[in-house]
Amino acid sequence: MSRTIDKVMRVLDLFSLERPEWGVSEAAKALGFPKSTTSELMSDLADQRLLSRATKGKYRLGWRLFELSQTLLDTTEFRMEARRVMEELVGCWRETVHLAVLDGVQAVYVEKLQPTPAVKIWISRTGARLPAHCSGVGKVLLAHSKWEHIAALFEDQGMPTLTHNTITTLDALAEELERVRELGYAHDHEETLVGLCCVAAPVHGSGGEVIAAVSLSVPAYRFCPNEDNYTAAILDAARRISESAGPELQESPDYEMEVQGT
Amino acid sequence: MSRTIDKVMRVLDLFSLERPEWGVSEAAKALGFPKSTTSELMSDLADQRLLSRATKGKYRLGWRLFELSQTLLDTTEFRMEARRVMEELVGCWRETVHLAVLDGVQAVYVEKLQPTPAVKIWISRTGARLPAHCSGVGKVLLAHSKWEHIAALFEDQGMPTLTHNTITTLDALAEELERVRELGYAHDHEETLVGLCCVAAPVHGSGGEVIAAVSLSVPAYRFCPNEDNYTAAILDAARRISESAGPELQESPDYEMEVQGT
DNA sequence: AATCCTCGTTCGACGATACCGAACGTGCCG
DNA sequence: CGGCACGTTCGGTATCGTCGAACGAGGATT
Repeated sequence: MSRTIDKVMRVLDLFSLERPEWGVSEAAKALGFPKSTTSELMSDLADQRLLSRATKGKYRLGWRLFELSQTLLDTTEFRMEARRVMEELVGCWRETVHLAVLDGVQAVYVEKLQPTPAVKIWISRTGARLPAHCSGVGKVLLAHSKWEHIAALFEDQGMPTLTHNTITTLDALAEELERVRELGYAHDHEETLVGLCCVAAPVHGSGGEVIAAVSLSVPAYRFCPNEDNYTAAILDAARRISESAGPELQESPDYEMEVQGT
Repeated sequence: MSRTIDKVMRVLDLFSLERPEWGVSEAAKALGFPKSTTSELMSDLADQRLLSRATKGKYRLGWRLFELSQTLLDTTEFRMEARRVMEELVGCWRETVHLAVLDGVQAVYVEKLQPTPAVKIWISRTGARLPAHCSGVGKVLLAHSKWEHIAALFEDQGMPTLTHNTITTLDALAEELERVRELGYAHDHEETLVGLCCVAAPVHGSGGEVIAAVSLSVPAYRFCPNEDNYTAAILDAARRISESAGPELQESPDYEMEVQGT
């Protein structure tokens, strides 16, 4: 594996909500790199606009990341329809709704809609990444992936225990995923966070493969899957999102032009 | 400069709205790289989740880009308030409103709000990058940057001519930027696109420095800056966004303003 | 079913290039 | 004025990315 790319990612990963600005020396110390190497790295990254120079020798994340992310989002077909459906869900159930995709053995939250007034701020965040084995969306996504692949990754990275209900062994996970496949949806009974439950269902692409998952999150004390039919609602929502991706022949309208300086 | 980082960016830049998926051979041919090099490069990028493996050996942009972009956005303080103010602007004027930041000599559109029903799809797009010398937001941002710096960049990259009104010489640009500084706002008379005008104003950070620009775009046939007071509206909007970022006092005369050399 | 083509990946020796300690210039504080 | 911490520059060295060739897996055509 390329050592340079690895270092680049180590550097970019430094930048967080809590610490959005880094100087060269701070970064070098945090990463254990020599100061000169770090300086050249960060300077190169700034030249490529992956970093931007802030005041007083500090660096921030650069806007090219935003550009790249935006083309990623704009070429993710199901996102527009998903958002519409999710808004309906929130309006109807007054609970938090998530949309996530699988990335390795982690679920990346692509969209998160909360009712107003927001009941609470969960640990999830748009753009956040959580272990997939302990959330509704995560289990749905894992259930439709190659088992050998994800098993190997979990062996490597371990399975973090977030609550007393979190699945902690590969055997238990295999069993649970089998159940998820049979049912067609997944429940999360306080496996991510104590007090939080959810129902999640798979979103299918035009080829029938699972490309994302939607979920409805409900506080545990209010979670009655047998009385309320969250499950039917989320399954219907997932189906509707899938159908928008289904009619294969949607040709994207030609954009006028893309002007970029050279 | 690091050759590896350069190659990485060349690869990532391949992915666009028109062509969101690339195979190794296609990419190698497009970039002029050997197939093996490209394969290892893309494989490494996929390991780092900057790319993701799609079906049939194709690659797509990876979700780590989205994560990084999201932490960038979430640490961009003025964005929330900017969005609120922009929504008001759109509601009031029924025209398209832009928010942009400067990146080199290009303006990156951070946010774009259109009235419903949308009048037209402009060449701008959230996440897009346009030469700064030919747009309202761009000129505002350039006007408050170090002249030597941007002059050098323009010398390097040239000044693309988009319309018959586009500024094409450094001298004319210097003059225009001086006027923008004096007035406190910028007009764009069909300099980006024939038929499109706009008024743009600077957003100040807590330190008084210009961190972004907002603009109101109006079709040329409807653009009457002397009758309607777009200008007052956009200046007021920019001021309100600035205030949310800086409860600190911002001195109006910026005495360390740079004077243009050659 | 067999053949051919194209794809993505692997391999290993080579040579470009990223690496790092030391030195430099700068701005800040005492 | 002098000390300190910062970001940057420099050049020799060894690492690590590079690239042609070979490999194995699919698809399509015959």
